[in-house]
Amino acid sequence: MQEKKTSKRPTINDIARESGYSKTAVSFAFNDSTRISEKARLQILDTAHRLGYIPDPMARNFSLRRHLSIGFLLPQIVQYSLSNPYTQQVMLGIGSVCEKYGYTLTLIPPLNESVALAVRNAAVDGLITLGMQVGMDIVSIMQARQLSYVTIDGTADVQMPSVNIDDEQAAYDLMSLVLENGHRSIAIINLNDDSLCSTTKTDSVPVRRMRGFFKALSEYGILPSSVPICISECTLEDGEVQALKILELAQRPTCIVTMSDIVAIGCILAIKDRGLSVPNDISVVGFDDINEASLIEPQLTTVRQPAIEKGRLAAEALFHKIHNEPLQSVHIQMPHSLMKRKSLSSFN
Amino acid sequence: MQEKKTSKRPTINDIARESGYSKTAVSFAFNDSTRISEKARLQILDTAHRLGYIPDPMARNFSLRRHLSIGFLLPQIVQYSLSNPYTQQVMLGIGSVCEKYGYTLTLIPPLNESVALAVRNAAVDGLITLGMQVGMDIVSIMQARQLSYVTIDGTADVQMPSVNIDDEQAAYDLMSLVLENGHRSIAIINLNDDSLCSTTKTDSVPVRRMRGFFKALSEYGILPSSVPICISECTLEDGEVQALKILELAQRPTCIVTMSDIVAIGCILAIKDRGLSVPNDISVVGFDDINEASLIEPQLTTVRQPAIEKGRLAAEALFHKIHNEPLQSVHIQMPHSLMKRKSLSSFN
DNA sequence: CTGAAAGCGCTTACAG
DNA sequence: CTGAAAGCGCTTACAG
Repeated sequence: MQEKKTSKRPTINDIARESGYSKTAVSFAFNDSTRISEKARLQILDTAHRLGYIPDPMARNFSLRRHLSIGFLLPQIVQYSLSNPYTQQVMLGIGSVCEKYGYTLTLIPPLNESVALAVRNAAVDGLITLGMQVGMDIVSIMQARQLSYVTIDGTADVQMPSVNIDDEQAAYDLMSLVLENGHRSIAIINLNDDSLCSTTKTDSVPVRRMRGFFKALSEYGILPSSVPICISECTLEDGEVQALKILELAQRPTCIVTMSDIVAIGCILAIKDRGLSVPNDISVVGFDDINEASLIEPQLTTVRQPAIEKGRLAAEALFHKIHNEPLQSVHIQMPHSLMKRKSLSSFN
Repeated sequence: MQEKKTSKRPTINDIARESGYSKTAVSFAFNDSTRISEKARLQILDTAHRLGYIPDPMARNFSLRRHLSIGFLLPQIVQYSLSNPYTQQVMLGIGSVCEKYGYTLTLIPPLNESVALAVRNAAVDGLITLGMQVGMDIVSIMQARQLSYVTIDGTADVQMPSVNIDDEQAAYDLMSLVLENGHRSIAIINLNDDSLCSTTKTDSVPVRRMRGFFKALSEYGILPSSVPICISECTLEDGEVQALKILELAQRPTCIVTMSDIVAIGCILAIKDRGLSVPNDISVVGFDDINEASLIEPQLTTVRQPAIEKGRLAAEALFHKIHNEPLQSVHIQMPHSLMKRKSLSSFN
């Protein structure tokens, strides 16, 4: 009767049979001791322990229609997403809220290159995305699945709860600082719009920041069309590549303005590697204020944004939605600030 | 008949009824087009699309007895685990293998402070742990659940597939380098054994490294008992705290030997903050060779270990076990190397 | 306090 | 090619 016991793990049925109680009783023994006698409970638990029974989490979750996990949709392949300190910070914020609620955090890489497929199959109670915009096909998938979701650095729309900073203003502030310090020959490194799908981005973070840059430039009478603009992956390596390109420009700019510290740090490394000095030969400014920004020599002038807190608030909002509690606000805007350090020279 | 359709998402039954086919047919339409006529398939898919039907991943996974996710058991609270660059690297390695196999990566924080509870409930097909040792209660839980598992930086035991470097040798190499450079007054910062449970650790990574340190010291006739030893959390902040303690020692050592770059960097920051110079006033060496190690001034002398690759190999081994494929080797040992940089002075 | 039975939403062996 | 039915391992409303 027990011959195959070793190869298959016992189920609630085995414990019921073996202990002489019903499945109901076994379930209560594990989940609601008030509905069962102490004697029965102990007997059942003892049998369970003897047979090495642990209730199957999947079956339990399935029955209770929940996953006890929320998903973090990685905007890019794992290698990029998880090596980006900004994303790591956001994840830390999300993770600590999951921990508080007793949930796990499921990292969801694009499945067969397809984010849509990944979202269809994700075994989670809710989803946090980075840079999602209205109209993306994954939005309709999440809605069909009746998944709760919150986006960070995406579009603030009626159907899209969001957490952002004022990216346009932040970019404006950064570029203004550069201009106030006397720089007039500037190169911009835009960010590759690591799209969750192929929809045209009308209001992505890079677009918003570009608007801020241009606004500041035009206030100083500088034509956006006169400014050299590169596009970079959000990686240190590509930052290096782009910096080298810029150094070879006919008219070398006095300052490189980036949208990401990791790219800016790539620039600094490449420039130093060429035997040039930051900021004496060329200045570099970044965005995010990751830890590395204050470790590198020279320390990086950048825009600080509260990445951990963004993750945290997005997760809190998501849990509110999952628990059907009202949100204080559907769109959360966090503060940013300029970190004036050494990588930006002044001509004044 | 359709009055409540809007509030509940449709199931396979709804599509069967609405399309006039059976549940079987609907299932085949989605999963195995060879077992159904083209006409039926299109009709079913159309009905599904019309009603906004997406097969429930949980039910599907439950039926197929799989999760399509592997778990990464966080050894400490999220805030510590996810801010540790070494852990981040390991996670990146694991994540990229998950991506390759079409799995998600579930980060599992201790549940109500209890790792055991978290492991009981984890909805995953396999588990990767950091620093797990034989005899821990989670081992028996994983076995009862018949979960596949692999440990990184844990004990290499028959029942414990593992990925490690030779920690004792690596520590020996590092301490030898310090001694070769003429240092004789040395302080060690040991690592707080961020236990997955309260079992006595007889062979944890810190213990193994300590052995290596002591071996080198005694070869130079230095009594381990004469060496000041602090214990630090694996965080930058606690590194700073411990460094300050060491600076106030009656006889200030000429070198601080740590077990982690993040702690070493904390030391350097604290020392510089005190107006002292690394390595002129005091040297610091680390362990891991995280990115920050070569960004900080002075660049950190440290032991390089292939963190990403450790994660990658552990995940590959895990997938082999999950798929019941044979492992090439149950215990994988990776190479380490010394990175000689600027934070260690020489008296020669 | 206790248990028989329906239900969660899928998959699939089996028969036609 | 197609469908009725059993099964995955739990929970829980309901009746006793």
